[in-house]
Amino acid sequence: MRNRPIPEATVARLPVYLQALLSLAEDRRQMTVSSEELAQMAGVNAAKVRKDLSYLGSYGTRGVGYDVEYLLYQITRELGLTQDLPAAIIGLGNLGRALASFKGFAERGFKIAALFDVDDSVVGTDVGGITVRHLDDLKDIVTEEGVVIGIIATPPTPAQLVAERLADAGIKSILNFAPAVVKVPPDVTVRKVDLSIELQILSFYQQRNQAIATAREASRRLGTPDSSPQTRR
Amino acid sequence: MRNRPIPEATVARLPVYLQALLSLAEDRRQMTVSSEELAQMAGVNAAKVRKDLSYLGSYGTRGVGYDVEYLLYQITRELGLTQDLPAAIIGLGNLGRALASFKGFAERGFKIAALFDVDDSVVGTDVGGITVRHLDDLKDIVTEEGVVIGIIATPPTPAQLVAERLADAGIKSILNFAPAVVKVPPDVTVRKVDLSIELQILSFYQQRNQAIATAREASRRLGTPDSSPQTRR
DNA sequence: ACGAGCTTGTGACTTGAATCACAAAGTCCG
DNA sequence: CGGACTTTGTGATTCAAGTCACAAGCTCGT
Repeated sequence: MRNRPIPEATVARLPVYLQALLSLAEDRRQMTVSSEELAQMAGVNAAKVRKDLSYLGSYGTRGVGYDVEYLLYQITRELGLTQDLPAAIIGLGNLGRALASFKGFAERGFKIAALFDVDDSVVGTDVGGITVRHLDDLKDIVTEEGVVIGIIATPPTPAQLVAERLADAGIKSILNFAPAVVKVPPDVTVRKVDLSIELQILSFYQQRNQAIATAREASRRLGTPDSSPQTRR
Repeated sequence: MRNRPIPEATVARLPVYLQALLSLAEDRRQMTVSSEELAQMAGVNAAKVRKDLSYLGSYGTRGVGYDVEYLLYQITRELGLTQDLPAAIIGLGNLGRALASFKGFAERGFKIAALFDVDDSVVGTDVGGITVRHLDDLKDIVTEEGVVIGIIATPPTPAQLVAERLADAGIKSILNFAPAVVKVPPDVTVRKVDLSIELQILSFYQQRNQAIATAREASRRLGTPDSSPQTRR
C-alpha cells in the first residue's frame, strides 16, 4: 500500500485530520486516538480514516490506535508543512485585507510574505504589518522572499493577468478567490475558491429538499383514508 | 436521462457554467454556444459539459449548440436562483465584514438580509448598510426576514453553537467558514470552506511536483553517457 | 432536395473513490 | 499463559464519476 500514489480524495482529507489531531495534541489528556474517534472529529467514517492513513504507512497499533504526536508529525511531513511556506496575496480589497490579517495561517504552516496591488492609493500602505507593493515588482520580490504560493484576491477581470505574472515569477501553486477561471501552464496548480459557487450549490440542495418535503406532504394528504381537500390543516 | 437525479459532481459544475454563460450573455455578440466553447471557458472538457447539461434536459440543437439565454435560464431555475435568496452572516470579524460588503452576491442570486455577532462593541453598528444584531435575536429575525441560508464566519470555537442556533431557527443550508467541523441534524446541509485546508492541499502537490522534478534531474544526470560525479554543472 | 459538415445526446467502457468485512496483531486481566 | 476484547490494515466489492466514440439530428450551400 505504502508506495502507491496517494489519491486526491485522501489528500483533501489529510488537512482535516491534521486539524483534529492538533486539537487533541493541545489538551494533553489523550496520547492515542482510534480511527473511530478521529472519524467523529473529522466528520467522516472510520473505515475511510483507516484507509486514508494506510496510504501514508502503518502508523497505528492494533488494539490501541494511533499515537497523536507521531501521526501529527507524519501528516505534517506528508503535506510538506514542516517549515512555514511563504505566500503572497495579490489584491487588497475587502477579501485581500481579511486574508492578510487572518491569524490562522501562521498556526497552520504558512506565512504571508508579501502583498501586492495596482491601486496607487493602496500601494505603499501598511496592511497587517506588511507594506503593499506594486504588482510590477512581483517577480523581484517573489524571488527575494522565496514566495512559493500565490493567492489571487482581485476582481474577476485582472485575475488572468495576475495568474500569468505569478507563473512568470516561477510560482507553481495558486489559490484563486476571484470568480473567474484562470488558465495557466501545465506545471502550475490552481485551486479555486468561489463563495458564490458554494452558495449556489447550497441553493440547489435547499430547493430540492424543499421539493421533496412538499411532495411528501402532498402524498401524505392524498394517502390519508379521509383525503378530501378540506383535510388541509 | 431527464428524470435521473443530478449527480453531485454535476451540481458542483453548474455554477461554473452559469458564470461562463453570464459573461457570454453580457456582450451580446454570441446568441449560441457549443459544448466545446463552454468547456474552454469553464476549464473542463466538452464531453463532460454535454453530459452535465443532458441531465437537465435536451436544451441544445445538434449542429448548432446551446442558446445562451435559454440555457442561462434553465440552469438558474435548476439551481433555484430565480429569485434572490436571503442569507445571514454570523460573525463580523475581518472575514465577516469582507463577505458583508461583497457586491458579487446580489448579481448571483443572493441577498444579505441580516448580520449577527455577540460582541457588544459590534452589535448595533452598521456594516454595508445593515445593522448588526445580537445572536440572541437570530431566530426572530430569521423568521421575520425569511432567511434561508446561514453563513458562519466566526472563530472555530463558537461555530458549533452558532450552527445549532441556525438549525433551531429553521435554517437548512449552512456555509461554514470557521476552521472547525460542525455537527447538525440530518435535514441540514453544511458546506465547509476552509482557507488553510486549501493552502495545505496546494502545499502537498507543490512538494510532490518538486520531488518529481528533483528526481528527474537526478536521473538525467545519472543517465548521461558521461555520468561521473564531477559532471555536475 | 440532397450531401457535406457540425454538434449534440447517450450507451458502453474505464477509472477512481467509498464501503464492507474480516484476518492479523496488539492489550488486558485473571 | 491463555482467552476475551480492541482496533488496525487491506483485499474484495459496490458505487459514482469521467471518458470514449458514434449514431442521430440539424444547417447550409448548391
